[in-house]
Amino acid sequence: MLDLSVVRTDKKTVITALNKRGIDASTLIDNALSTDEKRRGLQTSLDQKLALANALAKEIGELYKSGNPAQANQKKEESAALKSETKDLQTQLSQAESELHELLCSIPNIPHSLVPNGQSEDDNEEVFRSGEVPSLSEDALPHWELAAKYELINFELGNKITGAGFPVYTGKGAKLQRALISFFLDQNTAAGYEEVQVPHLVNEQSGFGTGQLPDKEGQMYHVGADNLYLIPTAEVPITNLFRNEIVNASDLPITRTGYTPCFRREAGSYGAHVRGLNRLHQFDKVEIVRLEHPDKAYDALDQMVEHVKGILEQFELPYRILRLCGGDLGFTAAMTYDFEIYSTAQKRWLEVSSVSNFESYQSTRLKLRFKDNDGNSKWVHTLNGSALALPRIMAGLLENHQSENGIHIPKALASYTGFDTIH
RNA sequence: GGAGAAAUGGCAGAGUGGUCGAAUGCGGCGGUCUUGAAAACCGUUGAGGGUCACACCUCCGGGGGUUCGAAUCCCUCUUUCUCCGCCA
Repeated sequence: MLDLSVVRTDKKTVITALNKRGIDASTLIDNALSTDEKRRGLQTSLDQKLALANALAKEIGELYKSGNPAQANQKKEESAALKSETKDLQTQLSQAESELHELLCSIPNIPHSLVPNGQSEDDNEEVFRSGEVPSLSEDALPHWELAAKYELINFELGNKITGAGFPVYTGKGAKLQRALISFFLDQNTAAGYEEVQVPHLVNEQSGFGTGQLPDKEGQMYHVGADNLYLIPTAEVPITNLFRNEIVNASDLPITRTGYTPCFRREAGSYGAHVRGLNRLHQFDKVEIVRLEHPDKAYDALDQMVEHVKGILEQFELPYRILRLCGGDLGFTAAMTYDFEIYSTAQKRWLEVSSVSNFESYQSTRLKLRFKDNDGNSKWVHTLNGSALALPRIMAGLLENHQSENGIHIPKALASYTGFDTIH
């Protein structure tokens, strides 16, 4: 959530920046500020009463010790009266606190100044493009047909055992999945990210910490009996590793990578765009997460973009990088770069990675701080990115590398798969 | 799943109703001494709210209660450990 002290000192700038998302946050922000003022007033009067009660209790103790119970009893009555007053104030205070909390949670992150204006994905800014779109023969197949032809993925079996959006990978398809996971993890660890294996179910606090709750409640699978959520991305468990921590400035940056399956309900999605691997309820992804000093967070974002580029280059696929416009930016992000590969058979771009800087938006929720050299604790900046998500990479590989002789596997990957062609 | 024990500062560990935000040790930081270091000695060292700054308030696993007063007593939840059962 937003750091209220920033909002307080620079209200106009915050409102203007939020305009980029196509929202007018001025009412929300005014409400938050006045609720905070109310909160502080209540806090002050409560504190004063508590100080009085503390002093009284001390006096009573001394009166007992000096053998003066009559006077002590009189003070006790005073104290009892104070108590009901503090109780009342206590209630009001916690009400104001939760009101403020709710208000702050309903305000999205402030877009960075470089984030372009715009309402939808059509307004995203292309910042980089690489590779040539291959010329495929007229009878080039989309990946779902290739997957059936070479028996790589069985969507019907997934339907049978679970439902739509839960594919079963078979034979070389399964091997290719495993190869991709290993390849990505090796690329990330070589770049300095420490590998972790984390739980695939998280509790409510974790969901709140990275911002999926309450904003995306309906997008996550929820295990009611235990009140746990299936993770929509490894970002959730990996970032929450550091919830409620105060790290040393010298420990930054902290970098992690992990593979997990990801579970998304994708409520309301339908049509040709969700065909095959394009959109799934369960898919595999390797994630990178970074905790950074605020001064270095945007350099880190650039480094992460370069890193993902470096991986993508090895797939011999045409791709582009977009800087998301305000309207397309996620609720918690201050700046996001999307990576898209071009699917020649589907004649459309497919998102394969999303790399974001959240600045302090997550760390304020996580209570993740670092101790600066001056001894003060400050909010850590968090970043993450997919490096990479598997299904659409798989789709791109199958579709763009198809020929009469089968599907060609890029050299970098062949040592992981053990084969360089799918026949 | 059953029985018992426990949860205190970065760590270890005292504290069973007021003098406790908390002894002591270790670690960290600053200093004295030293050519430098070690050792020794002295000082300092949790977080949040609040304030221009102080004052002040809150926090001893989470929540609730008893009491004028709770780390300490009661209830409840969670977690950890030991024993038994089950089990990849």
